[in-house]
Amino acid sequence: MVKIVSYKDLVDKLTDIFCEYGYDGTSLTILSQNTGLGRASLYYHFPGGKEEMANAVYEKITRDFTKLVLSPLATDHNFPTKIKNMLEGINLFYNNGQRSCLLDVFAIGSTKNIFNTQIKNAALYWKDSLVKIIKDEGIDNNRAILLSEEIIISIEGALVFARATGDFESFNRALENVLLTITKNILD
Amino acid sequence: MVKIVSYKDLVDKLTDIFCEYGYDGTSLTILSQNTGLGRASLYYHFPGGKEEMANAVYEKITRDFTKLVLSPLATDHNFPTKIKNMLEGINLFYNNGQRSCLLDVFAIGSTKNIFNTQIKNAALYWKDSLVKIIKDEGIDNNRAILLSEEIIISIEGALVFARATGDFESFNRALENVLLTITKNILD
DNA sequence: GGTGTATAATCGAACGATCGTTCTATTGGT
DNA sequence: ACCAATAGAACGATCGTTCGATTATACACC
Repeated sequence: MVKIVSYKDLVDKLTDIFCEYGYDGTSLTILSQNTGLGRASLYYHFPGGKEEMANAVYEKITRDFTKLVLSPLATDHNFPTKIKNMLEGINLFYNNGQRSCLLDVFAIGSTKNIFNTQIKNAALYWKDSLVKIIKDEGIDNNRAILLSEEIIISIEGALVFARATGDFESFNRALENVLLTITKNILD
Repeated sequence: MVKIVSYKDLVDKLTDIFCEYGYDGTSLTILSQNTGLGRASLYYHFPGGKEEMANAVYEKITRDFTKLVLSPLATDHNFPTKIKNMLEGINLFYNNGQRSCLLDVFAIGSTKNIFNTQIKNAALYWKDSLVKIIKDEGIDNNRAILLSEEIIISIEGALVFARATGDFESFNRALENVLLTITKNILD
């Protein structure tokens, strides 16, 4: 186990823990044991307790997602480069498909009603960003929407499939397939 | 609320409850309140307690999935009919995309280690069934595998996207798009 | 058709264990 | 000597489970 020496390390570790056990399945005992910190020490860093820890994790993954996946779409690079950078960001964000639970953790159980609006907005913002740059390539609005949804659906579906089967190679294949679909539908 | 008058009604209700709260998020208090049965009455029907209830739910959705999604692929109908029936089964099984959590409930938290092998086998069996009937249409093995994965990925991804955005129309669109992709890649 | 009885099905109260949280005290660095 | 950071013990609440007892249902017998 990686030794925790900073606040960032701690949030990273909390992310792993919530990802493994889910929010409701993560107890303070589990958090204490897996971080190596006493229960009271966790409350020193997060006075709001378990909920504040989940918030910190959620904010962290939101920052990561924005930086790795969304921001490449808002650059001045040409279209294929934007898409390629986004897909690389996806691969980093989801750790080659092995970190597929990031969304589910907050979309299931007690945290559902807290985060569903934010998840919804993030998904729609991702979609809108794709629609925008696809339309810039001369594709009409309706086709751009369908294509954007298809891209996101393929990525999210690949995550589910990889986790269900344990076949994480399929995730990389699926990402390549997304790139292929895009170039076939847009650049030709 | 639908009155519970049979064992089947009870398992249906349990499915809804676990789906809404997740396994770890579902307490006996919640189960008692939402079914209208006292805690001890639940233990009368399921002596194994919460875990046996989850097992009953899992067996039920496995039966439903086999009947609605897998069995259409094993009939003597022609290829397009098999696919069409499977997609209709998907729509029924997932209730137009609004019951998207069925897998996640058992893939997250305490139940993960209990059910992950069964989920894996189900996913691989689904994929193999698709590979088989696609190869029967004269497609070579590698392409059949990729196409089968693409079909499952699109369906699962559409579920995730629909739940995240709350846009359940997108689920029907995605299913139609799957049918389109198949006919384009195989029947032409 | 009424009646007695076995058993199916229900219930709330209470159990020990664990939950998230707080308290008080101690450590370690500057 | 100050304060950030640690820790374990203990709190009330809730967890999943069990208990004892009550009600509903069904079927045999008169």
